[in-house]
Amino acid sequence: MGGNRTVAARTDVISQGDAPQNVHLVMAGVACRYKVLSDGRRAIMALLLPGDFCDLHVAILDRMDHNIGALTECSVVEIPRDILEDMLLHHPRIARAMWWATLVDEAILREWLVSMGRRRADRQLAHLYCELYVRLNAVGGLDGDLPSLTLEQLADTLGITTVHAHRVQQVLRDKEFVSVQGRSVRIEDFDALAKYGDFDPDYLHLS
Amino acid sequence: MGGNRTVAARTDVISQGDAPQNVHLVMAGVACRYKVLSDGRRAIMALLLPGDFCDLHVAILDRMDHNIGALTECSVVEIPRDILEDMLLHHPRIARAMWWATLVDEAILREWLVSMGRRRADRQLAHLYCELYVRLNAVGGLDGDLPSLTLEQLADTLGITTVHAHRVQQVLRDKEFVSVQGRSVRIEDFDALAKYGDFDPDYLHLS
DNA sequence: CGACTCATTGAGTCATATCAATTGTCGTGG
DNA sequence: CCACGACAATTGATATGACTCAATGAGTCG
Repeated sequence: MGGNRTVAARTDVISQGDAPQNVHLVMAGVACRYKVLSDGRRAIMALLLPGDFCDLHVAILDRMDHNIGALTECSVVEIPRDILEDMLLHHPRIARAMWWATLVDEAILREWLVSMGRRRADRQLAHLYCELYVRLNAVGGLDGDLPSLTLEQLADTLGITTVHAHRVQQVLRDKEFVSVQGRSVRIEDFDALAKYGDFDPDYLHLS
Repeated sequence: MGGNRTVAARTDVISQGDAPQNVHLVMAGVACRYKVLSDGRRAIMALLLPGDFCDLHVAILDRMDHNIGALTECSVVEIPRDILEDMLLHHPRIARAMWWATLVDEAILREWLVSMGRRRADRQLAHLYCELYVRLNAVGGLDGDLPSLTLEQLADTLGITTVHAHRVQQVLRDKEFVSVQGRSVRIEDFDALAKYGDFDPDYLHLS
């Protein structure tokens, strides 16, 4: 109850069908929402950065309809449900902040859907890098490089194959928008990247 | 204030940047959430059926980050914000129902993202038809046929071109999963369609 | 014996090439 | 707005080799 928990990379924080008693909050590392299709392929539907909640909605919907997995090693705190409900009732500013968080999650989801449907994979990747850059900056967790995902993890979030993920990452490198060293990605020209990915931060509702 | 409103097909109910004073609820017809990219292409991110709210989130996020448009002629009621807030405070069951509605919206969004990223367009369309069938049945608004969308509207929700939308609709017709007469689509074999589209209604949280 | 180096191995990932399938673009006519 | 054809671009499928890194275990030296 109410403890810190370290989750190894590539393991689940919460699994589909669970009805967790605590609410989970990512403190460090990168986690994701994902589903596995009947043929075994994986689809990542959200990246959870430090400060993001994993399962605020379970109180209402009673069970998880997707999994939460750690992409890198993660540190997660578990907040007991009754403490949370108390905050929701008696601390309206916190309640409002949590509403805000879930609504921004939804806005990000909408933007990802636009990216997935209407942007070519290279532009989609540019857009994703911009989003991660802005989100990490907002939470103060940016030490220069973006969180280092493998090509497979990247592919699963872009809805493409690992081979193609490699191709499109190479495009951004060749254009010198980003530099890649090993698994680490550094943004070299944010403005160019934002233009290439048609990125407009309005949907993140930061201002 | 608090009135009924009829919205003609192809016109907006709410536009991006608006901060509407009333909350809008679709009573009849089909509306959609959509964005327009900088190059003019459109992406539809949600279909709003009778009973769906358009803008429950604006109270928190203060402005719309997307548009709501009528795909067919729609009837919409506007609920004054103060009445809504009163219900949220004093009628916890209604408040819970509205929470539930926005969380299911989010779950649908996640499933669409999976479809967009990981399912070929023909399977994606099969999945969408199944979802519409189930959602309309749940709300009792199914008179046998699915709401009749144009190929362009369909293409914008699937993230493909109208030409390709025609191709994949033809696939489902050739397999005799659906029959198309003019703009009207009838499901002939739901089970086959669900299997083809890898459809599992769990994410709709109806049970 | 114990502590240390240093090949060896194998899993996982990255990089690249080739060919095939899906999807987009353009054009034409109903 | 629908239907359809021809061609082009994007993306997927499959295969192969290189590279990294952790684990293992043999050998060396104190």
